[in-house]
Amino acid sequence: MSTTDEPERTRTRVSMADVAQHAGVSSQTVSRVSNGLTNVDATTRDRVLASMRTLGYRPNSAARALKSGRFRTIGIIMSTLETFGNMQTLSAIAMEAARHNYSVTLLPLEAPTLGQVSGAYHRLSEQAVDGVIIVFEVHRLDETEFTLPPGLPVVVVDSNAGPEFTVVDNDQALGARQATRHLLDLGHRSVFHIAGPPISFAATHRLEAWRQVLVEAGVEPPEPLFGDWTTDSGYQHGLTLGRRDDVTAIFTANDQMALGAMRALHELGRRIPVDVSVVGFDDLEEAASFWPPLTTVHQDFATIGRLSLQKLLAKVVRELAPDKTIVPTELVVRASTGPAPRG
Amino acid sequence: MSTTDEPERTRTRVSMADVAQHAGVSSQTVSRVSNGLTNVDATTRDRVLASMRTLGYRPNSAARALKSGRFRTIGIIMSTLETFGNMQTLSAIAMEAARHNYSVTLLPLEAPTLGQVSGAYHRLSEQAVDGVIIVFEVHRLDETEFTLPPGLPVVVVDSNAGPEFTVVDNDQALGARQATRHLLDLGHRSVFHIAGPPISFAATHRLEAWRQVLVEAGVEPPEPLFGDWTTDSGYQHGLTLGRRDDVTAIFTANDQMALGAMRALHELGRRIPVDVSVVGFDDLEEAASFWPPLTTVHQDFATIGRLSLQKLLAKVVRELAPDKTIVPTELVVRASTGPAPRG
DNA sequence: ATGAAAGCGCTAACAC
DNA sequence: GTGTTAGCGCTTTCAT
Repeated sequence: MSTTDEPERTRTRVSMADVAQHAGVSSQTVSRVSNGLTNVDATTRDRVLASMRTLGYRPNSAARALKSGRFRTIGIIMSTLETFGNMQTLSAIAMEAARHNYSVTLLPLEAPTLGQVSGAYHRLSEQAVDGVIIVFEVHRLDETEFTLPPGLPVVVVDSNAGPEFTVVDNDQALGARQATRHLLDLGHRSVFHIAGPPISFAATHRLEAWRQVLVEAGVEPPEPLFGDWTTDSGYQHGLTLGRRDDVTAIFTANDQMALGAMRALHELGRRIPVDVSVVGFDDLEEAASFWPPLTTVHQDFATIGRLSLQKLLAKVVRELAPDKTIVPTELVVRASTGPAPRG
Repeated sequence: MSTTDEPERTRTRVSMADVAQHAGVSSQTVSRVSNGLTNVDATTRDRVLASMRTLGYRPNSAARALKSGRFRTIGIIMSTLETFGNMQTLSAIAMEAARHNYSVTLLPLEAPTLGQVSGAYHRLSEQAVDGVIIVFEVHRLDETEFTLPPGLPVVVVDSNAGPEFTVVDNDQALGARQATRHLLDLGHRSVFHIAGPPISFAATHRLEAWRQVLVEAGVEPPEPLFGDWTTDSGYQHGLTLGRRDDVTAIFTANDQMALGAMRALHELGRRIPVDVSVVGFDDLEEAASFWPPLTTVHQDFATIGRLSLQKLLAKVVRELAPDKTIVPTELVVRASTGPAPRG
């Protein structure tokens, strides 16, 4: 009875030595050719290249990494891939990494808890990575006793990480201010808010900014309604708000909840934007085709991803003091907002 | 003048030898402890564990891989991360991989061409991966002289790869049949189709199945309209179809085009589903909150991802004949479809 | 139960 | 321009 649960697969790897023997040179020469060094005779080079092709030689990255101490790979810890923002960010990171000749190793989390992040970080630190980007949408990453063991450069995206972390994030507060002011400028007496879950750092920041703008405008902020980012929670709260005549402007903390709220308003027979204006947050690809096309806050995830990778690579190369990079948002005005109804 | 563009970063790695010295044992003993082997004295083990913790030891996966020839990592080549299906699939693959203690290395493509796939495969085969999953939505992956050099086990997802590939895919034809039959069963005389781009294998399969169902029902299939998956193309074609009185049922090849088409119908004042019924394909998370909630074909990307990883891992372990796994789809009936208007 | 030696595939350093 | 030597950190014999 064998203890191996994985029976042998004889996938004979061609080594540098094999190529060397086949070409009748030393393995050092093969190495030189493989690395494109110039000090090799053209004839020799061709012979080696031919042998490589014949034998189907592929360099062994493990051996290379063992030598160099560099893996040219970075790890990404992400709470979930299934949100628009995370996917956009991931895509941008991966593209930028490829541009720098780095690979990306992905560690999804089973649950969005700090313990999971720690665990993933540990697994990753035993992995072949030179640095880690953590994309973790949660309130106060620094709150608990959460610390990462040193050793790997880390960049945190989209989270309220403490000053010991290098952070890249969207300007959540700016976006919420843009949305709220837009509605106020349209003449609405007040702006109601369907917020994200309190555990979310982004949601909290948006909520605070919304409140602040109202206060500055001399408006008593109404009670916010807390959703969970889903269309369904937007629908439920939309039903509640839509039944009130004094509600003429709604700012939702993301586009999905805006979609749900608009559906509720449709069902209640309230016209958008004639009776009620709605502003979202995210600028989903579909938002421009919602009915009506949604006015929303555009987040620049492409830039977030690109910058976070560049920051990380800089840290991989040399020690760097932690800093915070905030990427501005932009209000995209479409058809779901309009002047306040005459009352 | 140095040729190093990356100045040294002295991130002193603690090696097994360091731990051994610190604990006063040989490095083999450390290795045994690190691998959880049983033949180590409890006292020794504790001492080694303590030293590991003190020194902050982390095993070097490159050295391990060099020895074992296994990386416990699989590569994923994906044309784009920015579609619902790809993201869902990726997420499922990554989760399943983690469950098997495998990491996932991601290779995004700059453009969805076969050349890019080949290039990515080559880069990957020099990478530290044990196998590759290719998620490539294109017509006939086997059409051109496209072949992958041998060496790495490969599973192809969502593509019409040739018989030499192991394939996992949704049952595109089944989904399209379900959609078309549903509309016919509702009494509609004919079903119009907004198709995906002809280059897409999935789009072509859906188109063929739609056509076949109509023919079987004795209905002359109208000219299909070809979109490019975007809401905007759905909107344009929706405008065209919505202006025709004889159009009472539309089947779109994805949900985004359905969304665009519905927006066009709204603008034209045609009621959904009273005047026109619409069926999509994909079952986006938001589809249930479209206005009206969209009847659509649900694809099981979670299963696709899980199965493709399992297939791949099986191939990593031992040579396996290529086969094809087809995952069924399911029609989700919501509010965008209804009986044909009396004519 | 523990240690010594060899070697995985590659490259840096140094001959010639 | 090319070969030789050594060693990266680990695991697999084989001793003890």
